[in-house]
Amino acid sequence: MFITIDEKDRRPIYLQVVDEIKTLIARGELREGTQLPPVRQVAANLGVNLNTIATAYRELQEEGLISIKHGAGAVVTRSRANTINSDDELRRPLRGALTQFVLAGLSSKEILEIVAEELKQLVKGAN
Amino acid sequence: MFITIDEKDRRPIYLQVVDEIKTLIARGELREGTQLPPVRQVAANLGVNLNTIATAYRELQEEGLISIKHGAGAVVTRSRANTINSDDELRRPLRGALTQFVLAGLSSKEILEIVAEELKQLVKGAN
Amino acid sequence: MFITIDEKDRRPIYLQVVDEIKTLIARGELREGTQLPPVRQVAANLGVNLNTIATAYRELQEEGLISIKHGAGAVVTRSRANTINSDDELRRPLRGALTQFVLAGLSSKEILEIVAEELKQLVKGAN
Amino acid sequence: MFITIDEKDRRPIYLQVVDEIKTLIARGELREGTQLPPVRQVAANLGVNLNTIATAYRELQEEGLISIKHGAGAVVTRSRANTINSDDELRRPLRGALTQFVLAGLSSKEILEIVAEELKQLVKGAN
DNA sequence: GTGGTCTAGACCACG
DNA sequence: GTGGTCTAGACCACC
Repeated sequence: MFITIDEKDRRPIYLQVVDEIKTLIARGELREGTQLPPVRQVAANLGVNLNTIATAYRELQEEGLISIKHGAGAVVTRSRANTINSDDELRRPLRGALTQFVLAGLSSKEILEIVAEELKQLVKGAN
Repeated sequence: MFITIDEKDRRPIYLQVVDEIKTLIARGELREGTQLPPVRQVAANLGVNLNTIATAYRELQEEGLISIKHGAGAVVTRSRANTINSDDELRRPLRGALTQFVLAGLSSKEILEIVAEELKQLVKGAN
Repeated sequence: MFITIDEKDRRPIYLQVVDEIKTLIARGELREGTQLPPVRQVAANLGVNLNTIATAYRELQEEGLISIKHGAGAVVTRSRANTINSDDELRRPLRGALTQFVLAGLSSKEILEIVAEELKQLVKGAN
Repeated sequence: MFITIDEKDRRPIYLQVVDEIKTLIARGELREGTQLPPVRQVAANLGVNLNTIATAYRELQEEGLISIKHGAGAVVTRSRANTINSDDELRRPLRGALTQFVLAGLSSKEILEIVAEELKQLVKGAN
């Protein structure tokens, strides 16, 4: 399982890890029932503190994506969900992201092509 | 100029303000040369600290979207076309937003429709 | 003897087992002198680690509710009347439970009715 | 605002703090809109680490009882709630607490008296 | 061996 | 001055 963190990214590391794992689940690379690597192992791989990864795992558990069992590791509990958020909670970040592209001067057509491309990348090889 | 902040939104207030103004610029509601309202006025309207709005304006200036002149207020300096955003800096938030939709169980087709809809909303009435 | 564990329950499994057995004793379904099923059998039934059940039994022994004899299994040694629990140790969890009901907006009268109901359920068929 | 932690209590400190504050809210001693003391101040008072209290506050926020604003402290957002848990999530701890009393040999009548007493203590002076 | 909690202390972000 | 994040490392609880 490949996770990378970006020094230049201003988001906290634990959130980067959360998002990376979310993406892996969304892409189907981490399926329901898959065991996640131990907190300590991920921390060592990324060269960050144990607690940072523990925080990320906890967040994923709170969102219902994984299940952590004390002493028995963490397991993916959902590959594609249905319990989530209000529509608006989903759309706000999308609107923000699209705004950036508009500001960059891209046309709607160009933006839609980029979205399609990213989306294809995201669901590649998924069920 | 209507700006609103969302209590439930976990992002810092100043970033919410930044994004709202960006959206207004992207939509063409704030055009090049337009004077932004004084920091104090915006702060009073939203009921937030003066520094919060000042930080937002500073951020917008650093991104090159507005120009702040001491004693003369802030002016929009660009309506479109960005300079700094690397391709990846632009795409990362998009990827994050799309991931949430995929996790929510929506099909690529459905997601693209939502994106098209949001995009239409965003450029409506723009130049 | 029916024991179940709840995946969603955040308490450790061994404590869930302890509490279930305590309830069975309190309800009189497990009487003094009754042989408890072997650790291995319970573990197999619940699909959990052997040590988890062993820990539960050990805890029950420390509280004086059962007696574990090497090679001879575990036996219930008491149906009622405790020794260790200080008054405060007993009341703290009660207070916590009641707090939740108050926070949920229930009136004292409603809460007392629920308590009476649960209590009736608990001692039903006991000696 | 008086909070105390109990060395002998086996629950983690941050949970003790959470429960104490919940009780204060349930009793009406902390009302909606009340500002909570700064994390650092509580930590200093109790002689524990800053992070321990921060974790407690975060937990309270996740349960919707308080609202934390970065740089602006924490505020109680609910005095008596209605959004909470499933009925079973509420009753399970109650059942556990009552079981202990039954095991201690108390009669239903005695237990009900204790519950009434605790409840009276809990809502004393509340609206 | 796994995750959970806590500490002491640093540095950053926010209002 | 407020809370947020992170580190390094200890010790405990659980399976």
